[in-house]
Amino acid sequence: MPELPEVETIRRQLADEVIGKTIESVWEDWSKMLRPSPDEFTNAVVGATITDVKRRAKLLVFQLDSSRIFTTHLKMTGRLLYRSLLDEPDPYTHVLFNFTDGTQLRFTDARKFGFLELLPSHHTYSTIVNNYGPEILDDLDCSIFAQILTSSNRRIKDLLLDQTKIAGIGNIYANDGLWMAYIHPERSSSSLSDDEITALHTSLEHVIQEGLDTGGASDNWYVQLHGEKGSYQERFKAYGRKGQPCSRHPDVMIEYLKVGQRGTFVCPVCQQLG
DNA sequence: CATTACCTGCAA
DNA sequence: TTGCAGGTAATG
Repeated sequence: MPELPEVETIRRQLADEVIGKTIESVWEDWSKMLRPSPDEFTNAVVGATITDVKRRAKLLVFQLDSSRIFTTHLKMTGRLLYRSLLDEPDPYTHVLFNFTDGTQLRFTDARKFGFLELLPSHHTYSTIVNNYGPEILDDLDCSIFAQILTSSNRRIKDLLLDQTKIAGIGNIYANDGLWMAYIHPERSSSSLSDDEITALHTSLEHVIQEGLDTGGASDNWYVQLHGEKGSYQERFKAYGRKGQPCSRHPDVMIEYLKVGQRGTFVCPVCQQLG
């Protein structure tokens, strides 16, 4: 569930619930999910107290009072659920944290692409920070954005999805941002005019903020920390709307194509190549 | 740049 | 049964 609005929504809820909680035990039934290994992960976190939960790109970063850090990535179908010992089991649970107060943090993942990773003991938050490009909402003013776009000839949509260039955008918000800015996803990023760059910057900020305000897109697997759905899926502009009318051209249907292997949605009138 | 791999559920 | 899925790393 992976884009910035979904991950940040979970982060805020996690910060309210698990900061100050002490990990009593860890359970798993899919060893690849705990890195570097279930034993090393468990030995380092059991007995530790969570002091902070941060986010970098789509990665959640848990800081412990032992000064160790572990991260988690939800990939496509991962969920984090905060429950009590007495609550019903959740389907596809593969990792479970038991806190000393009887509450639990459950990691569920139907496709098992997600993971939790203990960082080496000398790693700090800045180690993670450096792996990614500027955060779309925090670090990316329009001039930096322009510099990133004009210094590449890649298709604009591929560039937006590259976390090392810009952090936080995924397929939903890339599609909607490009639609909102009237830009075809296969345009070369260096071919965009100054006005188009400005429009795209504004549009991306807008759709990401709208995603945050609506608690994320629960189109498929994503739910928030307590199992509630977000509602950005009710605001989709282009993403997922194949065959439905473009809201700016009621007689024109949104079309579907593949761009760099990813499903892509465009209005053939609003968004044109060349 | 495209393809494959990691996995499984679900809709067509 | 086939193809698709919000991600990303690895490989040709």
